[in-house]
Amino acid sequence: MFLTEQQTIETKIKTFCEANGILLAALEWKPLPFNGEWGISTSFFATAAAESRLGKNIVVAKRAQEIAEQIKGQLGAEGFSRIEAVRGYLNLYFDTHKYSRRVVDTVLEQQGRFGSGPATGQQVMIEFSHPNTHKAFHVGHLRGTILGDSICRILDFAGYEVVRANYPGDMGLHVIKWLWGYLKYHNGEEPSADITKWMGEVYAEASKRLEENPDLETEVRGVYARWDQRDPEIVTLWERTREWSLEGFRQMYTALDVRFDVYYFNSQEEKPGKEIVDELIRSGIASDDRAQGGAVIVKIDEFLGLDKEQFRTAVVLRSDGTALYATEDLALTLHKFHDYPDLAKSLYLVDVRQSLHFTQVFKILEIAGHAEAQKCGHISYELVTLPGNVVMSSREGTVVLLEDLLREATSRARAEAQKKNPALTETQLESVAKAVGLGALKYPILARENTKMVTFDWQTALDFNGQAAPYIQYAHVRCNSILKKAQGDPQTLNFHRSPYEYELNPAEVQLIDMLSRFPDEVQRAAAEYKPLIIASIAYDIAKAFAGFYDACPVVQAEPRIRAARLRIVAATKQTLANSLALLGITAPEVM
RNA sequence: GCCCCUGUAGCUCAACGGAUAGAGCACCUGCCUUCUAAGCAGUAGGUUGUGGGUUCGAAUCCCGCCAGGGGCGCCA
Repeated sequence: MFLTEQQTIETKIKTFCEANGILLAALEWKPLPFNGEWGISTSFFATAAAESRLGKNIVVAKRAQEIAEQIKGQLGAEGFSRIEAVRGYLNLYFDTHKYSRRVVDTVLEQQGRFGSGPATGQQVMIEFSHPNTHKAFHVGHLRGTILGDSICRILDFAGYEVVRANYPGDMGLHVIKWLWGYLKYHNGEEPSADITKWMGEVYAEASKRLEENPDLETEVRGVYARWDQRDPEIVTLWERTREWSLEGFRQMYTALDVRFDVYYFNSQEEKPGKEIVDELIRSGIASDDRAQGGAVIVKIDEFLGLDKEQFRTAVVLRSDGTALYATEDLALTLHKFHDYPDLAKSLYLVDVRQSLHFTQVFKILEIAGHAEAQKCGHISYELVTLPGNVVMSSREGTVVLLEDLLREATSRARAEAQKKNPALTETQLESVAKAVGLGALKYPILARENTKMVTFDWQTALDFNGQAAPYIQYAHVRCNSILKKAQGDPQTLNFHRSPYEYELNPAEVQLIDMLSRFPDEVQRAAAEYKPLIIASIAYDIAKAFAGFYDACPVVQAEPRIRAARLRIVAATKQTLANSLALLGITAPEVM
């Protein structure tokens, strides 16, 4: 924001040092740790350290301070409100009023685009969620879905062209098992209102019965054989029941406010996958051990001549010639580039257990001469477990179902809203319950490092206080209340730029500081695929606003202060809304 | 055996190699006749698992060790 001033100063420092025989190390400018005033700073530790290495008898910290003081003595404060030399740092302070005004004006000019980055012209595909049809959708799946959605929103806002891809597992042993269980115990039944839940129950029952009576496995294998021969009854049933699941997913994604641009299905990658494997065999990359009762494998380390185990050996086709996940992933990877030839990156958001799998798939394709593979990457995240480190499993029934969680969160939010604000109409209650319930659910997942495990417990998931989405949403609502109250006031209606000539309260300076950080945080979050960064800044803004709200009357303030503060409130509301949007959380007007 | 992740306040977690390591929860003390108390202010809480190294400067980077979790030929 003050780049010109910074460059002028930098030139002066260089000139001074040259004239005085100081061998200046490269200058790095950083924002001052904010303490009520904004500014930038640089330090002279590197310069002093270099002198020390040349044999001069100096104490680095002391010498750095000495240089800082000398330079300070040479500089006029033009463009800055003041300059200080302290502990080896040279601190340049901005004029607080000017800076505040620049920040608030920028937000209000850019509105919904405040914080967004310039178009990069790069297209990026993110594959996420990939639920299994014929199974339940539980809280374990929620993390990948919520995380993927937020990463897409962030990348889009940061300037990328994002393609959201989903890859449901619509065929495999689990589906065969389901079909068997349906035919045997539920033939002719239609799904209930909670489609996915019902699908999951049928699956869990099939698993349980098989466990109780392993002899039934032969029947399941029979169904698999019929599928393999494309028995019309099985194929039709598969198509029909698969559609039930997909419809269930659509409903769930709508409820979660998550959307996709393109769907791939593993049933479609089976054939092309086998073709790629044939190609790998022909080119000598894969070895076909099927004649000896083995599978088709790629000894990647051996192929690359590595001594140490790194990529290891990958199985790309079962010994009976049927496709594995790896078979299909080989095809899918290329399929994506066929559909979107301009992809700069093709990313897979999948839990950490599959890291090796993806490095193998990409490496094999690279070896086979597919350069696109180098644009592929795996973004991994840790699991959501239940207390006691229990992994959620549909088969074992150790799951918290999304439907149940959503219902519980919404009804709790509704009860809370009714208690806190009895004036809400039925329609408002409805939407507040949805916004708050869903937000409360998403926030704790997003506000955590991707690589850290989440232990699900109902209490945390439904906690509406403290560092949580409702706190941020509430700040947004309070902004709205103030703005509403001020309607009709001429000073407000024509929101003209306020000069900020009064002495700014520390709380409002603090708040403006948080707003000013938002754009950089968006870029960081995009570069690292970390919604956590947005979750943090959103909370920090809300917290700063709460302090402002408490310390700074707006509507009651004298006219010129009132006008300026109204603009600050409007800018805060906007920035909160922008940041919540990146998390896929609704910013309500009332609650 | 090889590889990956994690270890920070009682608990759950933050902290682009920079200045005095910060929040929330829980506990304790205050604050609603005011723009919604889903809030605010205050008290208390730390040898950043451990031992070295690099650096002017390390929770952060490198190496060793300890503890927990995960992955490693036909599950997805």
